[in-house]
Amino acid sequence: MNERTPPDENEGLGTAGNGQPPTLKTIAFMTGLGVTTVSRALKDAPEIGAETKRRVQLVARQIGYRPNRAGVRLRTGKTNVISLVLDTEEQIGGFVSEMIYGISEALAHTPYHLVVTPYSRNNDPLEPVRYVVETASADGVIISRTEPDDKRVRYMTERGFPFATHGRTHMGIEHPFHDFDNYAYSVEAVKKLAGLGRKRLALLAPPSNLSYYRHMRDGFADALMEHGLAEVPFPTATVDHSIEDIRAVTAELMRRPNRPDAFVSGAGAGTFALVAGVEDAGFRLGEDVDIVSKQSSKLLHLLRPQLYVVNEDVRLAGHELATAVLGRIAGRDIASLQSLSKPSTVEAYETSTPGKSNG
Amino acid sequence: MNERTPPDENEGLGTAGNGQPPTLKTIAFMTGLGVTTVSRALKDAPEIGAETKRRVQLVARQIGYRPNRAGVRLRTGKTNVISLVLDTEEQIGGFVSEMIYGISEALAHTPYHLVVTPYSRNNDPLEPVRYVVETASADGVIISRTEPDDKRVRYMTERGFPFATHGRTHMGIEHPFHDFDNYAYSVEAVKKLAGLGRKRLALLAPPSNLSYYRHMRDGFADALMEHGLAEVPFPTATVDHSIEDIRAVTAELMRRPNRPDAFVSGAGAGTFALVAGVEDAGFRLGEDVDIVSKQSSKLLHLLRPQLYVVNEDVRLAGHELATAVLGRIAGRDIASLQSLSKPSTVEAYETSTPGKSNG
DNA sequence: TGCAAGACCTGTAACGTTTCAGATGCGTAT
DNA sequence: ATACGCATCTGAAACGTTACAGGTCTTGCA
Repeated sequence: MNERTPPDENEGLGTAGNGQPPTLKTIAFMTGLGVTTVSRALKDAPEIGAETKRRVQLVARQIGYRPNRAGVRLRTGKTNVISLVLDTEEQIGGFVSEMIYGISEALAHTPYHLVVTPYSRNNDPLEPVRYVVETASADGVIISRTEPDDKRVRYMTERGFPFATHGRTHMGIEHPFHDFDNYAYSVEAVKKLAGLGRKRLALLAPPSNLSYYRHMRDGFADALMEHGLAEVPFPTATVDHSIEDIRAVTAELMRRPNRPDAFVSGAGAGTFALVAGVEDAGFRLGEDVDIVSKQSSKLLHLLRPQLYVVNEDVRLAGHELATAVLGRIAGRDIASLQSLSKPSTVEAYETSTPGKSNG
Repeated sequence: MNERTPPDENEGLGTAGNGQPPTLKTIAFMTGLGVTTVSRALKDAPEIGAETKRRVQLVARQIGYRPNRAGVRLRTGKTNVISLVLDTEEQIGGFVSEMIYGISEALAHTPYHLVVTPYSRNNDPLEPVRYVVETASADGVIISRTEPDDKRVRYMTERGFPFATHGRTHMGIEHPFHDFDNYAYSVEAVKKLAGLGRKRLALLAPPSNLSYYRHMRDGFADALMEHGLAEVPFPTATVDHSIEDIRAVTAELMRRPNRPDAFVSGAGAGTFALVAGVEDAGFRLGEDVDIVSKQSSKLLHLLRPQLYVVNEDVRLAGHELATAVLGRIAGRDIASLQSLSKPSTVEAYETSTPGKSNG
């Protein structure tokens, strides 16, 4: 009695050059089934006959059916979106590109899209997060520039909103994260410099409000202690400062009587400025001063083989973070969604070109 | 007779901590109007009384109403999304971050979201574009790595889908674009090198399938001609090659009898490798060889002040591209959505630190 | 034979929005 | 008075999806 009504204007195959993209209604018409049945068949519901399921799925595949995102989202509230919240004042250095590629990689074979939600460091960092949560414009959020006591983490946790952080917190809240082990990094860095006979080290640290400031600082301090070395305070520069600032401040530091004979640097771009500043003051890398630096792009060695570098794989971080939010959305155990990436060993240029010695 | 029905579960203010976010229904209930009227009042429709409009808009603002994106999208097909189609094999160098920030900036005070749609250079570049267009998952697309005869441009043009390209095409199709004037760049670069007395120039070019390969090459060739200089062929390296490859190939080139005495480089990261390669072969920058390079991050001068650089503002490019797609979506004239960014003058380190001379 | 249980399928309603085709009421020209 | 035009407002329908509450038919068992 209830004749199937063909979707208006839509005569049949979705593949053949007809108008609108196929919907459940299209498939329902083609198979002679009800829309509900088709919907359920496509998600392998147990109350649909095996044969019917196969038939529906075959047709759907043939005509290239894709669920309409707006329909799903309106009905279920599920957006199939992950939001990456980004600071647009971010220092130059390509960090973000790699992160995005890593996330994309992890999202590639899921229905998830990646949307970038920017904010300016000068405004409230909570704002973009609140926007996403309030408007339910994503199913999960990835944030960076994590602080030890992070408002955003508290906010999302309180509301049960899935998220993952790049960097850890210290506020008694368990949540998914990925972090680079900056403690281990600076321990290794100091160890390397100690081995080179350096005595007076300075640290180009992250801004002190970020979590990894503590980690990097603690590693630095502990290792100094262990090796009996001294720290030359260098508080006026952080990896967030502009290239020009770091350069100028470094040069100034180097002109003081109590200048350092080595640096540990928390960021690749900062290291460029560090090197320039050291040289501005008339000192030579590898002779007067040694520097160990983290880097995410592998450019440092090209122009200063005397540098010691540790590579941070930001693409991997992106991948891990995306996997973690997805896991959280799927309701997986938080503990399984936390990962810490150990630094590679300190690389000297000499590893690939033996023959030069330093000391 | 027809009593307004309060939105279920939703007692009133959206601001006060109640459950769901406010919808048109919420406002309709609060104002005693119909949903239709509210919808129209919010978009300043002429058939709504002035007083009513003010009332509705006041209430909407007070309770923090935001149109539900899924609702709008389902009804109208408008997604309020711009898709940035990205090549995930992109060479290191931070290009993409800046581009994204520029786009975000332009999108900030619009209802548009930015979604990143990645693809691998190894797969069909048309695929992600086709996906977006077929599933109507965005209102507009931004593509880069534009080719002279670009399948994606043809595809979207044929379907009347709004887009903007980073780079121009040469296929008889007018479309919005933003481009850096790479012709002018290499002309300026060659001119600089000619002025320095260089005679035998090599070009680290883009891959030959991309549009700006032609531009950069033509500028290079024309300027060589004008200044009576020779080109040393350097076809085995492009800015797309890996750092290691460029470095090795450059070193090899420099060891040949007919080595160049200058380079023009099409990319900042490539220049790092170029410099390293030149030096690997035992030559010195500023003495045996001069290099003019484009850069988007300003790191080159820090470690090689002898370099000559031209800055390419990629953030600006992002801004322009976003503005262009939005303009296209708004139906604006194509001619007004095309922009070409002139290169800055060639900068030497010496401009800021006078006293050193080179010759 | 009767009936409950299951297997399989179905229509309706709802998510929030906008478009369509009116409805209502009022002032004015006839 | 009647008709008309105008200003202002209105409900119903539709976009594509899924949850809900059945419907129908077959099968098994008392």
